[in-house]
Amino acid sequence: MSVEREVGAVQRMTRQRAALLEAIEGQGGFRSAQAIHHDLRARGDAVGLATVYRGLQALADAGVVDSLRTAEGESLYRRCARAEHHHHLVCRSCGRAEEIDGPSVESWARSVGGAHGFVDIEHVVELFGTCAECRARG
Amino acid sequence: MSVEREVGAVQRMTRQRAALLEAIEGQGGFRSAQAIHHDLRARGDAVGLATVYRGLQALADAGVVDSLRTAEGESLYRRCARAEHHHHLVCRSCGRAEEIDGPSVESWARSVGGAHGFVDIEHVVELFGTCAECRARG
DNA sequence: ATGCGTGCAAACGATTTGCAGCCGG
DNA sequence: CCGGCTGCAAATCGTTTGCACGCAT
Repeated sequence: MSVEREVGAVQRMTRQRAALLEAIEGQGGFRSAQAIHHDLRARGDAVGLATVYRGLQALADAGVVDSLRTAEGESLYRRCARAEHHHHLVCRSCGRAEEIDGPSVESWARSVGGAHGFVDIEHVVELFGTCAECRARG
Repeated sequence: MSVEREVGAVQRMTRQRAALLEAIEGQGGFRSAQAIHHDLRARGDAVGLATVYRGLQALADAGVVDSLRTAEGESLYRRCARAEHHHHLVCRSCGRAEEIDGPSVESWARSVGGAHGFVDIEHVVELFGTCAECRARG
């Protein structure tokens, strides 16, 4: 299933939308909207910053990309295979990310919440670290 | 050990600092800097917004208050007993919060990180839900 | 006295939005 | 053609910072 197939059905395919998708396809890890915008400009694809934000938001809603927020409050995006709930292990130096299943965390969250009488538990779990490659590179 | 004792040693005790501490002592759950600022003004203690931010930051550094960020990127603060690492279960409707130990999460984070070759693993774990009281109240 | 602490307003950085014109279907 | 899409700039929003003055020590 191509990205065009996933998104095209609901949205118009414009030059900028295509450029955005291509940029996202090409990147390995999580990047900020601003960084993606820079990439596009550098690559010669002139796209407005606002359009990048709007597009990213739409893609996130459509489940094509996954987004998370850094501790500093910046949003990061990344093409994401699965739509189901999962977490990430993000390299703080290169942005490379691994998708993680946290079955133990899921159950932990639910039981802790229940033990305190809380319901409708939502949880935010993100891991940050330095990947082997970046560690080696120094 | 009083708050004055904890903070006074390193910082000057001013009217606004005292007001801020009092406001924080009185509140049960996590509140935003802006909300705390409103409380102070409402109570008659005129304190600048910037001062509230600066004070909160200082208290957080001193380990007197605990801070966390909502999914929307807003910082919330709360008087916090223990300085050690722990997580929170926050009521999304009243801000009431329970401090949580996550031994299982700690080890899970470390092992997952290691399994992927990542080092210096940091983790962000926050739980949000609706507390029993708020659920009852509707 | 000294210089930390404060208030105010301007600065900021990320993100959003209003609006007139453009272009994909 | 028509309505969604875009660019640009102005507007938000939470938070930070520069500066001159005040007050705790």
